[in-house]
Amino acid sequence: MSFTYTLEATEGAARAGTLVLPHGVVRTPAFMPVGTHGVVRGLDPQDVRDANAQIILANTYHLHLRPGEATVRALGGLHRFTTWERPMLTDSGGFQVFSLEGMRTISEEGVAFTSHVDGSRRFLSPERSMEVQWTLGADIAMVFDHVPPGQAPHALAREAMERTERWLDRGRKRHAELVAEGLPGPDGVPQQQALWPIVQGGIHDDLRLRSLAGIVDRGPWTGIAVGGLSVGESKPDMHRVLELLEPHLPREVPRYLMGVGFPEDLLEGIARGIDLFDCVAATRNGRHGTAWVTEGRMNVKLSANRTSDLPLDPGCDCTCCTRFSRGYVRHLFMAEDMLGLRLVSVHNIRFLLRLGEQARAHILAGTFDGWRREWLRVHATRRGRPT
RNA sequence: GGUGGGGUGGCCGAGUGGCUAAUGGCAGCAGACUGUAAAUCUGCCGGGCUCACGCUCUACGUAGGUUCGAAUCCUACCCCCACCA
Repeated sequence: MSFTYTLEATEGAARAGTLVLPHGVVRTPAFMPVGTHGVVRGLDPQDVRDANAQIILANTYHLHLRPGEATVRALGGLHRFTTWERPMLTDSGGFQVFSLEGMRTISEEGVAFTSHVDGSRRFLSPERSMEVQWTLGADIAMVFDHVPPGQAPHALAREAMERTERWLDRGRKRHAELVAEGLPGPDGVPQQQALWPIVQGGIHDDLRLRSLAGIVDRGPWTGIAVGGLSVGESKPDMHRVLELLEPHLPREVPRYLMGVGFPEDLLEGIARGIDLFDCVAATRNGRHGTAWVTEGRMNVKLSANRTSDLPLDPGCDCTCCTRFSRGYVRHLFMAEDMLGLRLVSVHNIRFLLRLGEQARAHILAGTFDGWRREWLRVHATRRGRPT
């Protein structure tokens, strides 16, 4: 039965569970690599499988612009198009309301964007986002939301939160219609797709609680996301919001913290009851030459790595670390060969994926909290430098 | 041997009397990056002291000279390139 979530163990607020989706099972807590354009940037889907990713993201706005959802559907839908046969989730385009500020105009009806691809005018509404996502065909669709900046004052955060709530009603209605109409998948089986709502409210406790209450009232859902974090607010604010929401989030569905995070954020989020994460940092930092390692982070291009025969992270089991030396990976960056970008990206997503796997094992064993504290202590020790 | 051109910071290359420790680019050295407009962006980059402002020393082939002042003008020398013999 798709979209069921089974909670297997808890330790404090931390949870271990299993989410069943049309294209496979996701064991949580878990990190979901971001593949905005239907590709985890720079990586072969096989790389992503080898890293043991269970589910990846794609982006509604970007795929709508290029190649267009109709094209994706003509080629069999997102899974067949990309050859990624495991679960997928599409973000709604709500984040682009935030990231493309200056190229868009928000109204009650929706958001008018100026395409960065060709300058054309594009319009995304809660309904349109649902239609595009349904056509793309991911396992999970996200509701179209209004993401304000992290430091948004109460009035703006409130406006965005209330608009997100109204858009939730419109999006949910349209999604239900689409599901009722039905759409045969590439193998003839009717397409199944969950819709998850997003809690907004910025760093304002009253708004966060109201947002969540509004979502819970409209339930039940098969998953709930927390959005609008890691967009410029402080870490203490992010942690406070998560702690505030945790007791009010339904226990029986997965909680997805959108756009987070760095390794330490994963552990801090898991400790505060989060089950799913996504973040571009793993691949972007990978392309920019920053590798996450046990002791912190390492700039691969550091001259100190020139003659190092060690792997990026001796404790890592990824394709990069089991095969290549720091000296060679550094050389690839200095020589500007694309293999370097790919290898460090692979390493970073494996690093986060493994972190999720380890956290899960510790929660199941009841040893998560001690492990997490020790892990964070070691990770903060120093910048990863060759020894 | 002759004629012409040229020698600038690790490299390439601007600059032709003061605003020049010297534009740019490359290389080098660091930093940033959180639901991807990003294989991107930012900073440093002659030596010494300074967190910094700043101070100071040494610098535009070499050696002299002109000038209040020279990478820039003059003289000699050394070296490089092109063409001619």
